[in-house]
Amino acid sequence: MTYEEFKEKVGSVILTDEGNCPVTPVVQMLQGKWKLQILYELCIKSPMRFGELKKMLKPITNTALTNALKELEADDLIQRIQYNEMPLRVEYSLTLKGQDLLPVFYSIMQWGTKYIP
Amino acid sequence: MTYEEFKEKVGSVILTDEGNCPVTPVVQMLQGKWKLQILYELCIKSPMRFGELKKMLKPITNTALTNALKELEADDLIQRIQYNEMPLRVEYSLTLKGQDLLPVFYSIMQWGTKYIP
DNA sequence: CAGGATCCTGGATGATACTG
DNA sequence: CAGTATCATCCAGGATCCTG
Repeated sequence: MTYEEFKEKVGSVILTDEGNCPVTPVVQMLQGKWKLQILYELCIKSPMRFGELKKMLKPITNTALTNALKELEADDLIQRIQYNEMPLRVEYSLTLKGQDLLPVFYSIMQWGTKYIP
Repeated sequence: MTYEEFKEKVGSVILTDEGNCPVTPVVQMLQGKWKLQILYELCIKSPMRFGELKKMLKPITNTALTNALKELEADDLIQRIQYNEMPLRVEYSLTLKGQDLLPVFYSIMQWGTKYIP
């Protein structure tokens, strides 16, 4: 997409939104040290258990993982299912809304592979 | 793009990268309270002067704007040109690397308009 | 096993005043 | 006009210990 094409497609949306563009909240939703990596793990394998995620993301702490998962769930990007067995089992997976982020990740990845050494 | 298509396209890249996926650094590059909005302003109008940006992003402070611009310049997303006139004039514009983010913004925007009320 | 409860710190951000 | 310098603030994130 060229600069001019972008302005045609997107410019009016942004301009009429008076600073509240539809991009900012998305990036804010992905902010945080671990959220992206969690989403990635769930892209690769789903569902995953708490301990499984912790192992993949080590050296993450319990607190950090718990908080990130809560926020992702609050944004409806992931789903938490608890099985009341013994021992306790909890599984996390992407929601449809979360899976719809895949094209976004893909376009970011293309930019990244072009510009990041 | 479906979940399975993504895994085919992207999965191997991520898996072989052992946690250092090419997406994380991009999002980190866009983190910060003002960076996205600055890039947006420069998408709409370019070049822009310091005071002009400050007016658009008000209530931003001098410090915040200066820092964000410096970081964006360090990442080679924007270009700073100083004209030693009186009064001083400085103009900011997107680099080619910065303009290449437009498809990314566009895909994020599509997701955002679908899911953000 | 999967978290919860506390305490704490550093880096990001803001406020204010000043300058080439 | 386009910043810099300095100080104050605030909260995401980490460390540690505890529990249904």
